Amino acid sequence: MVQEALVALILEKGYDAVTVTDIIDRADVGRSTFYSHFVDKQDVLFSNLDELGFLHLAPPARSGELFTFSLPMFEHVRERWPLVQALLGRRGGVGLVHARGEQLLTAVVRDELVAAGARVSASLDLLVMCVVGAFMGLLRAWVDGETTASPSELDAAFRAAVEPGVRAVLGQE
Amino acid sequence: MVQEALVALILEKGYDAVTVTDIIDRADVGRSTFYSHFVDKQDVLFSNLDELGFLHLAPPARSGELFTFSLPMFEHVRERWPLVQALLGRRGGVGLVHARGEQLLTAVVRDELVAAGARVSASLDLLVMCVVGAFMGLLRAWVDGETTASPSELDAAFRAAVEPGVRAVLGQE
DNA sequence: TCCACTATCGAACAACCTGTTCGGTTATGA
DNA sequence: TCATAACCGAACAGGTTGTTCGATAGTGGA
Repeated sequence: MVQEALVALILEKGYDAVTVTDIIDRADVGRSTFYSHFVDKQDVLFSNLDELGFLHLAPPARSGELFTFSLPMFEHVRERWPLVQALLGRRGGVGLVHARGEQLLTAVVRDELVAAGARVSASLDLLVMCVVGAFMGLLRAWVDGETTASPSELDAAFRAAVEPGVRAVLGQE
Repeated sequence: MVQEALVALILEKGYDAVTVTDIIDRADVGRSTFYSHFVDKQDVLFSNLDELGFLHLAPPARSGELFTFSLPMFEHVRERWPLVQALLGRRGGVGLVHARGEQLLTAVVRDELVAAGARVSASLDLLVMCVVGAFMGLLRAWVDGETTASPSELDAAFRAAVEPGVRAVLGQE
């Protein structure tokens, strides 16, 4: 109830404007009960994030194919639309959740590129940052309603933008 | 004095933890004086952002060359390092400033691609989101100290990641 | 059924932060 | 010299946070 209340309130007022009093009022929960389960407003946000399982999508690392996480992740997001909107959108607790998402995705992308033969180096890290940035940017714009594209269209756009560059870098090694 | 105080405090405690009382204390300014010049804590943040002039870099649109904004912007950022760190870094007022930066950059990139012959369409917008995301991701990671690369190395990494994909899309039209 | 245990409630509280008001003080500049 | 503007800081009301505490309601085993 508390988690759902926070999501609803974020979508109405934005994360910053939501107070603990708002949450317990909406969730119909006593104040002391709230603080016996959660440390913070932020704690509720993160409990939602954990439940979402942003990293349930470890890529099976097929031969030759890059960025296998992309399409499944877009589809997973569509299934949990309001929740992701509250977590990742501009009205949400942007900084923190976005940071956590970037962190998880960075590890996935980096492993994938290394598996594809990339040499571990500082310039690989820069490449990974670009790829992750492109994906997160697309995702953020999507949940904020800046595009109405489907998951497969988003996946195609993501691949079209970054795959040629990545393959060119991989080819040089 | 107020602007500098906010920047210093953000780098120490993070934007959220900074209070107006902290700012006026650090800046040695009376409370009423603060509120006669600024509406908000956020107002101070934005006044800093305006002063930085994030969009002073309208590209001269040379023939054939893409993303002319990239290198000058990385260099500009290096000249105002602590300020940009406070504005754009994870400790800063991430959501708002990052959003404003994305917005400005989106217009720049979109115009550049259209000038280079891209057809205006929904898929162009998706491409622009990827390019902007990659650039902002790189910038954010840089100011947060996740890489020690130089502006020209960052520029090279950005171009290597996205230019092949963009040119491939442009070539199809 | 009885009882111990646990979860919940809600009122009250201190501490803090915000944004405003107001009377007094200081600087500016014509 | 003096009118104007800027500044100061104390005080204030209103709101938020996180804690405490005694009372109430539900749970599961003996």
